[in-house]
Amino acid sequence: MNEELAIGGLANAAGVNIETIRYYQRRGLVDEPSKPLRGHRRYAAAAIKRVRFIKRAQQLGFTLEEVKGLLQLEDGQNCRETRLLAEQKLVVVETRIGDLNKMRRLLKGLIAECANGKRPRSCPIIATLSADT
Amino acid sequence: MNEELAIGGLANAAGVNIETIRYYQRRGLVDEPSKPLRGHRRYAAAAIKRVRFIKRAQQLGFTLEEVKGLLQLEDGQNCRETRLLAEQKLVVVETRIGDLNKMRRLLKGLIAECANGKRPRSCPIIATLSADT
DNA sequence: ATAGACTCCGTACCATGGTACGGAATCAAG
DNA sequence: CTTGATTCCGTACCATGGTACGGAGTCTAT
Repeated sequence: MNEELAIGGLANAAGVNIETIRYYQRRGLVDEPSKPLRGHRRYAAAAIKRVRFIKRAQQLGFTLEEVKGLLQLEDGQNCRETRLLAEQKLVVVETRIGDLNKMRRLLKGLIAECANGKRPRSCPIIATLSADT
Repeated sequence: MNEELAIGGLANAAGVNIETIRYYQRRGLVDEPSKPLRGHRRYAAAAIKRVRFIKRAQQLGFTLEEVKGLLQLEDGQNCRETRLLAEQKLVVVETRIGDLNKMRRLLKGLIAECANGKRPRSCPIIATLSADT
């Protein structure tokens, strides 16, 4: 057994459809190993993590284009560019964390109220995330 | 000037397209005021916040169906149901916060490395979000 | 060397979350 | 009461992120 997988094995290990792998290749998020003269393409084990990363980042609200940007941090060589990109992404990530924390506090408060038998008269969930900016 | 808006005013205030409002109505996320016998529908000012909430929650990775669930917390009357729903959403939110925090630490580390002139030899961004579970 | 499984590749189709369009009704200002 | 802007409503279209399909090639085990 070696470290290399066929596309089906990769898809399986990463928990996605084979077609999803192909799609990511077309979109440039995962690179397509060159096809040997005879036989099928082989993927390094590291590709599994890459695919899983893509899926998780998507769940955090990043589009595939944005995920592509994040992946450039991993792939990138240039320090200056990498730093700029990282700084931009950091702002986005921190805003998102802030918003989720607001939502979290709200949910906890709401659960506590209910637990006390108080009916949650007004649930100001909307107030937590409806700021102007 | 009263508190009521026509659909265009609502869309404008919430920063979305008019058609988006209509779409949310169709999906049941915003309710459609009844149409007066003569004249156009009027929206309460509170609808602005509701629409903004929807947009922000989407950016946090919730689908419209999930946002609909969150909005039931605001709308809901039943304490038991509300609490269960809130508990479920809390788990999701906390997981998401955890993932974003990992990403945040990584980005900060990366920026610091670059700032020190060290070229970021290996950026393990993928490692931060590629866990099995 | 042959069966059954998997890969390859192009193309078609799908769900979600909108956006655009167009004709009729209504409003609001002058 | 006319004009220009909005609303209304149905229907069509669009981008993103996949999924499905099908025929030909390849692999693997027996």
